[in-house]
This record gives sequence, C-alpha cells and structure tokens, in this order.
Amino acid sequence: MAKQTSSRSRSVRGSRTGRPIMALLDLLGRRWALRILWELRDAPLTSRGLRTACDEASPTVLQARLSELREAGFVELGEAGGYGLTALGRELCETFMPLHRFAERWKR
Amino acid sequence: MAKQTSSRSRSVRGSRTGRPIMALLDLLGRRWALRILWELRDAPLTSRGLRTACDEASPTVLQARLSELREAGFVELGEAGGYGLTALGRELCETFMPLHRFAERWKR
DNA sequence: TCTCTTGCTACATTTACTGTAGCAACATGC
DNA sequence: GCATGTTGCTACAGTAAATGTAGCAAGAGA
Repeated sequence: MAKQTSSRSRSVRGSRTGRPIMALLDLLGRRWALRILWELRDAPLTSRGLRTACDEASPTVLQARLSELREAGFVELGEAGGYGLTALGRELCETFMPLHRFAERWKR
Repeated sequence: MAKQTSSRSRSVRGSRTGRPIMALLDLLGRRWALRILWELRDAPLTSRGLRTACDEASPTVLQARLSELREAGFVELGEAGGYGLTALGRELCETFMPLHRFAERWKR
C-alpha cells in the first residue's frame, strides 16, 4: 500500500557486529517492539486493534515497528487484513513467554 | 556515590495498567536494557567495561538504564565496584537465554 | 452515494539518546 | 605526597526517535 521507510539503513550501534543475538536484542529493544509481539501472541489484530491493545501508542511508531518486524520475518500482514505472527514470530514469542510468569512473581 | 535521577516518575505509556508484564516489557524495551542484562549474563563488569561491551554506548543512557535496572532489582553495584546481576536478575536473564539459540537459527 | 473500516502517512512538538568532556573519590606506584 | 590511573557518575549541546493529532486513499457494505 505504500513504500515504507527503506529501513535496512538505520540500526543502533552494535547491530552489525556479526552476532545475530545483538541484532535481535537491538530490534527487540526498541519501543513497543516486545509489546507488539506480546499483543499478537495469540491472535492477529488489525492495525487499529493493535493500537488499542498498545494503549493508544502513536501510529507512527507502531507502523515503524511493524515494518521492522515484518522485514525481520516475525510479523506478516494477512491478505484479509490484520497483522499476525509468522511461524518464526510465534516461535520467538514462545521463547520469551516465560517472562510472563517471571513478571507475575516480580510484581514490583 | 551519587544521587541519580529520582526515577520513579517517567514511564512509557502502558506501564501502569496493573499488569506486571507490561511494566517489564516497558523496562526491557528501552534502549540497551536487554543488551546490558545480556552482557552481564556471566560475569560482573565495571561501568567502563560494560560500556566497552556495549559498543561504546554513551555513558548517559547506560547510567540511566543501570539505575532503572537497579531500582527494579535486577542489577546491583558490588561494594568492590562493578555491576552484576542480582539473583532475580540472573533468573530474568535465564528466561530469555533461549533467545540466543533462536537468534542463531534466525541469522537474518 | 454515503459511511465505515482498513493500512498508512504528515508534521509539529516533546522526549530520548549520542558524543564528548570532565568531575570527585579512591587506589597504586614512586 | 604527588603524579597517574581507575572507578562511578554527571553536564550539555546536538541529533535522532517517539508522541499526538489529523487526515489520506482504497476497499466493503448498505
């Protein structure tokens, strides 16, 4: 539907050390990235639904993160509309699912 | 050694929804937060050592993140100097250790 | 056609991070 | 006792990223 920020370029320092974990930590360490994956964890959401789920975060960042996550192969836009996790994305999501239990025990 | 930004206040939207997971995702979704935990994963580092490990990220953010992570109880400053993970922090770190394996398979 | 929802963008304002410099406190060596 | 080097940490100007509000084009349904 549009041409989206020819990403590829912008990357926080340390992303290109050759170690994939760094690139991943960098990608996931951007605002709303983790949250987006989390909100999509068990069902696809429309862009607007996602925005609501993410506490009305601004569409600008959401869109930016979605593009990055799509480029990374974690999220996809179904032809019927709505964002959902790819198989890879679902896998990723499951690797940090234990965070939920951890957070509950942590409480603050 | 100093008094540090009386944090407490600043929090990305969605942190106070009552759901601890949101607060956690918020905290970990700030720049360098995940990276810091990762770099401390198996040994304490001095502030300078950490900076080096983090690709010379600016001390300003590093210090800010460290304060937040300390306040959250994940990181501590040993009296002998040097930052290390608390028991809780080590536990947290282990919950997203599988990311490493995932990242290797992902590669980009 | 009018209405509603979809994905997505523009843009001015505010907030966060970067980069560089440097401080006070404490060691170590000389 | 006085350089030298380290620690944790801060200041601050400049730049990049996020927020908030508005709104667009395209498609679906009535």
